[in-house]
Amino acid sequence: MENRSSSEAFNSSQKVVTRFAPSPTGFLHIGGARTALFNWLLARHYKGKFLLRIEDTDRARSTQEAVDAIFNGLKWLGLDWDEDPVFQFSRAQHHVDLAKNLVDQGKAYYCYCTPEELEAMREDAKQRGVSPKYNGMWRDRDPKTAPAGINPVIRLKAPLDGETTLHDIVQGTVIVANSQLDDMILVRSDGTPTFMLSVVVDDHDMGVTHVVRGDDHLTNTFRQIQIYNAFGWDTPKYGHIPLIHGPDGAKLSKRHGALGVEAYRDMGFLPEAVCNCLLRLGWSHGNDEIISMQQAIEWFTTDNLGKSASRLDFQKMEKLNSYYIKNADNKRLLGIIMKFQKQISDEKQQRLLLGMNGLKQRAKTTIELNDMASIYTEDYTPSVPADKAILSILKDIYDALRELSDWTEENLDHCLHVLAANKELSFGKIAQPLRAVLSGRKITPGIFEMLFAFGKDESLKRLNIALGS
RNA sequence: GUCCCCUUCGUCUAGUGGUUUAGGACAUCGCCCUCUCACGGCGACAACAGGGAUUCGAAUUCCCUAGGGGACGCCA
Repeated sequence: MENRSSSEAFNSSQKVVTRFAPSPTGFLHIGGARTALFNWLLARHYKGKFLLRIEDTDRARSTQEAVDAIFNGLKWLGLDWDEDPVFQFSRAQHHVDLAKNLVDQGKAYYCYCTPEELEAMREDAKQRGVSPKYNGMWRDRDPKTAPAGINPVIRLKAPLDGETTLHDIVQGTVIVANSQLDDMILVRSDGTPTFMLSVVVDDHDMGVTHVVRGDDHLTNTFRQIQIYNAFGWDTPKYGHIPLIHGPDGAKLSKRHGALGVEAYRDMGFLPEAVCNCLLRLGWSHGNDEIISMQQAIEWFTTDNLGKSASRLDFQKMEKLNSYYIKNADNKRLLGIIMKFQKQISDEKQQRLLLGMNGLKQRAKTTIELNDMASIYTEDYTPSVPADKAILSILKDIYDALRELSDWTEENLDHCLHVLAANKELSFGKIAQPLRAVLSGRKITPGIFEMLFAFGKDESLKRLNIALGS
């Protein structure tokens, strides 16, 4: 019965409130983005709220740049949040006050141990082959015996025996013996609250009902449950999802994938492709692969979350990306190209728009799209071919095209095929030289599409130059 | 070291005791389409970590082993 509680966890009439709580010590990396996506999807699916909390209590490592990167990353992915973001540090005093209440109630206590003493404790525990933890030496000691000149920390008076049970939405029921856990620090000796305390208080105060996060937090959860118990609060429902690993199966590193989401944008990925790819990492809906955000909102529940770690597959992400590029609006793609290229004249923008259908089905990334787009934006001057036969073919093409009044792809197709038939040439013999004259390249979109996009004047002009006149 | 989690094709996964000769997608390799390159279509290759147990029957339940990952901070 205590397997995956799955959607049972959502049956109550209570409104679903999820959150994403990154610490602003770096960019929004791919793992964080997936966590955000899942929480966002959950909130949108149940028509609840998706909140954002910046966990900036580590003053030394938190930066404004990172905060901006996180905001921008989420926006780029299309993950909008409800209400103003909560900055955890601004609530520090409140967290500390609550911890002191716990001390007053005898549920927490001051500890005067030095870092050296703690280090010795851990060493000793390791020697004895037990879990390295604080030994509770100040748990029941009279503070009056405290050494002078030491600022104490506040520790939770955690239960010494029994066990703490977590009914995880993803992992199922997990039980840990309380003897494995120690009296965690709630308030540091400098008077600032720890992550463990702040998370609990903020999730409670923000009314968070469901926490989906990486399973590196799984063991923290038992400690947090003990804090909830000390306060007498109900815990949210937890779902711990497996981490994303690098291509080599090891923890994601900067070398392979732990990049900021903006890096994916710069590599030429569309946000919906990144989301789709992330969605399929650890979540599935039967055999469906291409899933729009709209569809994802409809389908996403915690029922189909996987329990095992996965790796990011760039090739699959590229395939997904090429699909989304192929199906993207041409004006939108033009806008993306215009961010790559400094200035594109109105005439060339028009060309680009006419030729976009052919470009976009050949691009795996927007970078490739932009590379190919230069066929239409560069001022290419063809040279005169040395081969007489080719020259002759070009002359025939020129003559045929000059007579064409209605410049449509269909007519161009017909006109050039008739020419090939009349000259008893395979169509390739006509298309390849023409392709070179028009674009200077061997690989391009279809020849009729290019002629159409360039227009009659420009097409004939390039042919004319190639003919040496 | 202690505790926790995980283990289906190379990768992402479907699969919740019989409908499965284990399905799909990416990658790879063929073929078709074809004005190049793509796209698209068709097909091939390819997996239940190992061992026990339960059962008429197990990828699916239980146990053990192995491998991988995570946590053990006055970081979050």
